[in-house]
Amino acid sequence: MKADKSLLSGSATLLVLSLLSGEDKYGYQMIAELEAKSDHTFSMKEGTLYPILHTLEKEGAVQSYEKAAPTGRTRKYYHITKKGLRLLDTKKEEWTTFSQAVNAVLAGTTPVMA
Amino acid sequence: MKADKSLLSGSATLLVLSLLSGEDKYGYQMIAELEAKSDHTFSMKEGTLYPILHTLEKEGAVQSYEKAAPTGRTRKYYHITKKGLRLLDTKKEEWTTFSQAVNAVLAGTTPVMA
DNA sequence: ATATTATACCTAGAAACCCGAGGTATGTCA
DNA sequence: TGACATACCTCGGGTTTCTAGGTATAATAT
Repeated sequence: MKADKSLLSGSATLLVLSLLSGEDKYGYQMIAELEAKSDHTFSMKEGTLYPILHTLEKEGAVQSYEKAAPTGRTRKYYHITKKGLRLLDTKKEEWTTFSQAVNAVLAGTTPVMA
Repeated sequence: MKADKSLLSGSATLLVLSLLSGEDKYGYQMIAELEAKSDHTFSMKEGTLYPILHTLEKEGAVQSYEKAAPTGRTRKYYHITKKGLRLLDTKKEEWTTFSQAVNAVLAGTTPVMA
């Protein structure tokens, strides 16, 4: 985590749901994609991701199923449900509101000198 | 807090430093200004703000002094130091990196339908 | 006069969130 | 066959914020 790790707070679930909205994915893959898509800003830890996935499954936001990889290994894929998609929409709007509010406060500050 | 409260995580210090970069302020005032500037998205609690101010003072990022209000009441004002301004710059850049990374991940998602 | 409300500061304990560090197991490659 | 990458998992602890209280003064209402 390059950025202050605590900045991740509260957005981990949003990021996971976002990743799953495109296609079903398995845990290890999500970590790699997050790292790539965020240009290495996010390195979500396994100790963070797996509990989130289990919680989402308990809530009915995702469903898991096992599937063999081409290599023969078994992977656990996660599929986002309709409920999960609604949750994603909610969390996206929360994120938008939140980030705009932060930017509004920062706008009253001396500009960042690059 | 309208937005998911956990989204506030990690940014509280940034917001406080940002408020103080304009002029010296006292605690109660900061809470009111945050609420106003963020259009009621942030309602920072006293139990959150005061410990943050005390920590920042211990770190030398702010300095406090007492001053009587026109009413006669004593208020505790906080002044941001050079060290605090440097911290603010750092945290602003972290915020920018972070929010851009979140947006990059969200960009790969089905758009939010308003 | 006096009760209530707003202002203004503070802290202790609990809750939420994430990470570090470990564990287990399988497939690949030297 | 030993090392490494893949792939899953959990427990304990640290950090951060909130809840819920406390104290005190000034203004306002009764």
